[in-house]
Amino acid sequence: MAADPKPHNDQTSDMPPVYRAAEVESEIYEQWLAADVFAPDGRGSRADEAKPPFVITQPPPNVTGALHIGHALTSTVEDVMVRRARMQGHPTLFLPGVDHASIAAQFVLDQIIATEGETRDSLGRERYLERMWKFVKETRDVIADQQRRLGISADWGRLRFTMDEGSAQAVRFAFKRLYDDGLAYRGEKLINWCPGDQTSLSDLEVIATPTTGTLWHVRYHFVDDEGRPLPDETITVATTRPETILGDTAVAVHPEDPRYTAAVGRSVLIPFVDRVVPVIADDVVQREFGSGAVKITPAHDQEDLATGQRHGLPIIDVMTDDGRINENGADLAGLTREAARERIVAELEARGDLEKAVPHEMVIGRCQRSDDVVEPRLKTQWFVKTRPMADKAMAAVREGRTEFVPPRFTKVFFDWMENIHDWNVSRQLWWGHRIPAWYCPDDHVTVSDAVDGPESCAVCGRPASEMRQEEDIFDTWFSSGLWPFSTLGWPEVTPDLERYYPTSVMETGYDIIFFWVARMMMLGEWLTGEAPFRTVYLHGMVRDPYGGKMSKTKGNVVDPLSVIYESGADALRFALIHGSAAGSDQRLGATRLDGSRNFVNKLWNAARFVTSTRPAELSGSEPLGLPDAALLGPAEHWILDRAARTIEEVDRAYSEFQFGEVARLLYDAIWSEYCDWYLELAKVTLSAESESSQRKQATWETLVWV
RNA sequence: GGGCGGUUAGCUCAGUUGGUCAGAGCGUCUCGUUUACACCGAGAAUGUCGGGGGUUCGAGUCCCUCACCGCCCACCA
Repeated sequence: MAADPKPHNDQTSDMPPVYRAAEVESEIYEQWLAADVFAPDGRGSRADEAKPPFVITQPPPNVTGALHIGHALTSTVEDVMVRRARMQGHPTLFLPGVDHASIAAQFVLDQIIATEGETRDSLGRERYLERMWKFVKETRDVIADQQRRLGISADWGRLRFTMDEGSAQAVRFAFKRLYDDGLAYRGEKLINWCPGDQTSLSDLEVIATPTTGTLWHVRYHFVDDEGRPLPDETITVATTRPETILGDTAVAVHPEDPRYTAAVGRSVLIPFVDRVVPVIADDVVQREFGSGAVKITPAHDQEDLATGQRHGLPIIDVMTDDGRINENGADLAGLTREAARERIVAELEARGDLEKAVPHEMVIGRCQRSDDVVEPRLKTQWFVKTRPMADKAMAAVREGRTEFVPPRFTKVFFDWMENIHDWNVSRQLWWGHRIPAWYCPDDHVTVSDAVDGPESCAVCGRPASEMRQEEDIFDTWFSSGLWPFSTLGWPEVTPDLERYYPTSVMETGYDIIFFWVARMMMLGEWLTGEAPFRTVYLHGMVRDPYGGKMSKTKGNVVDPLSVIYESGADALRFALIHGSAAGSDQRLGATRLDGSRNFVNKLWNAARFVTSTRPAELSGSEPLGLPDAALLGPAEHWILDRAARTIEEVDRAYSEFQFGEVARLLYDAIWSEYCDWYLELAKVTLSAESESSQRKQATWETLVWV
């Protein structure tokens, strides 16, 4: 001892006491890539081909988005499952991807070209899309690279993009199939229109927003036989949207309302547009609401449209695509919706036709992206009939072919599926998959899944040269809905599709069950005849330490890239996993990240201790097995027993998708048992001169083994 | 209007078949550093497990009810 007071510390120089994660991690990641261990069929794969494959298709992040904490969580949870399966010898495919995010990407590009003095219209469709491709080719690499910084073990050779040719082919083929099956149809319906983005939206993209509005009670004048308004004979209607008065084509009352029996059959004059419309009786009218009489505007309200159709009323659209009053609004044409409302209310008041205005609690629909008030408008669009597909998707869950983790989301899923409406898949945007429908001069529809479109009209046989393709593109979620199989080569029956489909786990956030999970299940069941995944694991949202939503404007975001730079991907990943429970939100802040970083440092130092105390008798790098049982002392028996139990508990937690519990078990076992107790006990043995070298060796081997 | 989740130590939370489950991390207090790690170690304090009722030999753990917080869904002017 005197000669060498620190006999075991002569190898520490290459492992500094404070772990420098950023350097070590990138080096190791490069080694993994070089060894080609991520792909199931890679050079370095040790997959046991006899075992069933384990497959996760990654939820593709938006091509234009920077990596945020939600991506870090989703990727980490996926990687945890993937690495475990791989270590257990399953042929394991973790297929990464990027989503083209049509409306979000256009939003970003519009801002960029604005700085170049251009607009969407000044460029035109073709040049705009060229510009978009140039842009996304850059950002696509950025987002994929950021994913790699997280350390996920995805098969980068199979990286897919929802706008690549494989995806395009799948989209065309899927749509043709749905069309041939009678599930895709073109029709004129009242759809959700966002005047800001100037496109239609699906019901899901409309956010119901509670608002205190106003209920205006407006007097409409009855007319005489000549159609002239009678100054003293009026009927009062209640409306929250006076600007739609311009499109009124009737006033409705309840057939059994004694107040209005005399009014039914008479006519009233619609102000501003001087249109004479009938007073009709219909039992949709609720007598106790407002004045008991309601204006009917079929072009701008779902209920009114139905009423109008029952009574054969005309449909008068009074709005333009950008939310102004159109030529049907007489003098008010050209005004914005808001300005028109103000003018109308003021004018009515001036005329003495505004009976009263009372505050009214109501719910208005706003655009998920732009926050504009969504306008119900009558438009011709493409729809997908969802009922038959929803029934199949529900059957998959009932039959246990797909299960939700946590199970309570099963009910959420069923509630939505049971009340599902047809899906408007048309978007009046440019960036995305253009709907593969062609129209001949007679407006015959031909849907084609060929790359170059149809050769001739399917109805009248006119040549393709006389046909024009649909201008609209698909809702982004249409191509995303094909993701679990389009990425594997579908509709071609590729070896990948045969081997890796259906996939094992779809891991994603509970916030996109309807947007995405439900669509994948419907399309997967219908198009491939199989449920696209066995398990849907839903993670929660990552919130700030006070439970608030993380947002750039609030400045409370945890930027995964800076955490990785400062503390390492492992620290970030461990913090996220440690705090995660299926379906539950978690709060993340500096405290939890510090704790996680400390744990990683603890691991580093334990390894540093172990490598530095390697007994001189052991040389070379041969893999070590369990030490000879005869040489073990009580401490060794204890820690080996604890390790075995921890493994059991971890296995159980894994099988129940309790990843947070797994992290906690490992944390406690490593820190409180291995480091705090066994390592300290081992020091005594290793440094005691009275101990035999065999004992020292066994002790050290125990350290390594555990 | 319907549905779901939450309410456990000062803070954030774990506690999934009812019986060493009253716990962890952070924070606080005391002590400790030629020791793998101060991004550390040893030790300490703090809880009527939201309120009330019930089932049971026994309940954070099951049932009923109330309160508050949060989320999702919803075409009624």
